[in-house]
Amino acid sequence: MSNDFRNLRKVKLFTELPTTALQLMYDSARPVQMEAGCFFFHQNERAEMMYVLLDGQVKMTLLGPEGRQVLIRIVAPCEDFGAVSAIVGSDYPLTAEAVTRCRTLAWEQKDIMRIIDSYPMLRETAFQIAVKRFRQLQKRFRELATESAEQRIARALLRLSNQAGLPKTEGMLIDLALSRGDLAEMTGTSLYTVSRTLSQWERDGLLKNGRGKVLIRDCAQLITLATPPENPPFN
Amino acid sequence: MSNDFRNLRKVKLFTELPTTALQLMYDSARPVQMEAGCFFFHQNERAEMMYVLLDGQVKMTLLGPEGRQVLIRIVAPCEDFGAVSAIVGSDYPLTAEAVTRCRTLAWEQKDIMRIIDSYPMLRETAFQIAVKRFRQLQKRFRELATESAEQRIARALLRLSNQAGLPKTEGMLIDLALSRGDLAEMTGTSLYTVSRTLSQWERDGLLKNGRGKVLIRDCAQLITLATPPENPPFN
DNA sequence: CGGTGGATTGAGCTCAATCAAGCAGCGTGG
DNA sequence: CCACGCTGCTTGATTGAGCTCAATCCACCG
Repeated sequence: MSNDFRNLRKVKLFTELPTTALQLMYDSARPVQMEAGCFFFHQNERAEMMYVLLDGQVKMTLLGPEGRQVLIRIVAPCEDFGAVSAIVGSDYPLTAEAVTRCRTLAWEQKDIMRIIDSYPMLRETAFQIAVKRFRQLQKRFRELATESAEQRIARALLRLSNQAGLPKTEGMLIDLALSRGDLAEMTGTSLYTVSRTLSQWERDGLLKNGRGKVLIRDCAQLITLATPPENPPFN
Repeated sequence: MSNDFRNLRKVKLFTELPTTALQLMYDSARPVQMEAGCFFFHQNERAEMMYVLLDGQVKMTLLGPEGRQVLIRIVAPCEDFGAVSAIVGSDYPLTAEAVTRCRTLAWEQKDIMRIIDSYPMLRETAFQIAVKRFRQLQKRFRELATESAEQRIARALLRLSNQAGLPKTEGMLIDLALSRGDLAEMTGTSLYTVSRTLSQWERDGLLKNGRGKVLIRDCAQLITLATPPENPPFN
C-alpha cells in the first residue's frame, strides 16, 4: 500500500533521494514478514539483503563464542538494518531477531547496487549513518568501561525514550517489548541488577514498571542519575 | 624524501589508488611533527585535517564528562587517523595524542575533497575502513560486557602483538610506549589489575615485562586465556 | 647518584554477579 | 471461568572479582 511508500521518506537512508529514485526503490522492494522470535539473519552470514522495518521491533545482537551475548542495537520502525553490510558488501556483523511480529521491506544486494550506480549519494548517506552509529558505540563503550551499572541503565532508558518513547500524560512510555534481560544485555549488567535498580527507582517515584515496558515519570531526575556527580549534563 | 612516498603505498586508505593519484596526494601533503605528549586534535573539534603516521605512536582516546577516559585505538606507522572524520566532514570523535615523538603527513580537508572528486574510490575505501573499525569495536564492546578482566587483557596483548609486534628470537615484542595505565584504559580495568595480571603471567613464564613494553613468550597459552574456559556440558 | 614517574604489591572494601526462592501477569485448556 | 503452567519479574543472601588507597620499589633520566 502507498502508506508504506510514504514511510520510506522517513527512513534516514533515503531522505536525500529524489522521488523518482525512491519510487525505484519501492518498486524493487520485496515485503518480508517475520514472526516474533524469528531471525532475519545471523552474524557472519553473507549480507545478501537489506531491510527497512515498517512495523514491529527488531533487536540486533552480537554473540560471543561461549554463549553470552550483548544487545548492540534496537531497530525501531522506519529504520534500516543490514543496509550498511549489504552496501559495503561484507558479512553481517550482528544477528537480527524479530522481538515482535514484524513487517519489513527487503532488497536484494544486487538490486541495491544497481540503484546505487544511478544514485551514488545513497552510498554516501550509508557512510554517514555508519559513522554516526560508530560514534554512538564509542560513547557506549566508554560508559561501559568507566561508569556504574546504575548510570548505564539510566542512560539506556534515556536513549530508548529518545528513540521510541511515546509521550503520555503521565510521562514517557517505553513500550518496546524489552525484557529485563534485554536491558541487561544492552548495559552490560545482569538481569537482577536491572530489576533491582528499576524497582528502586519505582519506589523513588521516578518511573513505573510494567512487564516489558517502562513509564518514565521524572526524566530530569533520570538525567542527573545518568551523569556522574557534579558536572552539567549532556552528551 | 621519497621514502615517505613509498610508505604511502602501505597505507590501507591509499592501496587502491593509482600512482598518479598517490603522487597528487604526496604533493599536497604537509609534513607535521609532534612531540610526545602533544595533541594532534581534541575530540569535538571540527575535523579540518587528516593524518598519516609515518613514525612514532599515537593514541586515540575518548574522554568522559567526569574525567575518566578510555583508549579506543592505537595508531601504528603507516596508518591513517582523523581521515574518516575529515572525509565525512564532521567533528573528531576522539582525541589524538602523540605517545612518542611523531612524524606525520597531513592534508587539509579541502584538498582531500578536491582529490576525492577525481578519485571517488578514496571515499569508498574510507567507508570500508570505517566499517571495519566499527566491527572491531563491536567485538570489544561484547568482550567488555561479558568477559573477565584477565581475558580482556590477554586479548589486548594479542591485538597489540598482531598490530605492532616485533618478532624476536625469544618471542613477540610489543614495544609500544604503553604504560600499565594505557593498557587499563584499553581494557576497561584499573592500572593495578593490569599490573597484577601481567606479574602473575610473568611468574607463570608466559611473558616478560618491561617498562612500557611486554615480551610475549607463550602466545598459544595467551590465546587459551583469552578464550573463555571450555565448558563441555557432557556428563 | 639522587630524583621522578612508572610499576609492584598488600589490605580492605564495594559493587554487582550469582544462586535460590517466591511472586505476578497472562494465555491456555479443561 | 477458574486452575494451571509458563514466563518474566522481584527480592534476599552470599560471594568474589576487581577497584581503591597506600606504601614501597625500581628503571631510567639528568
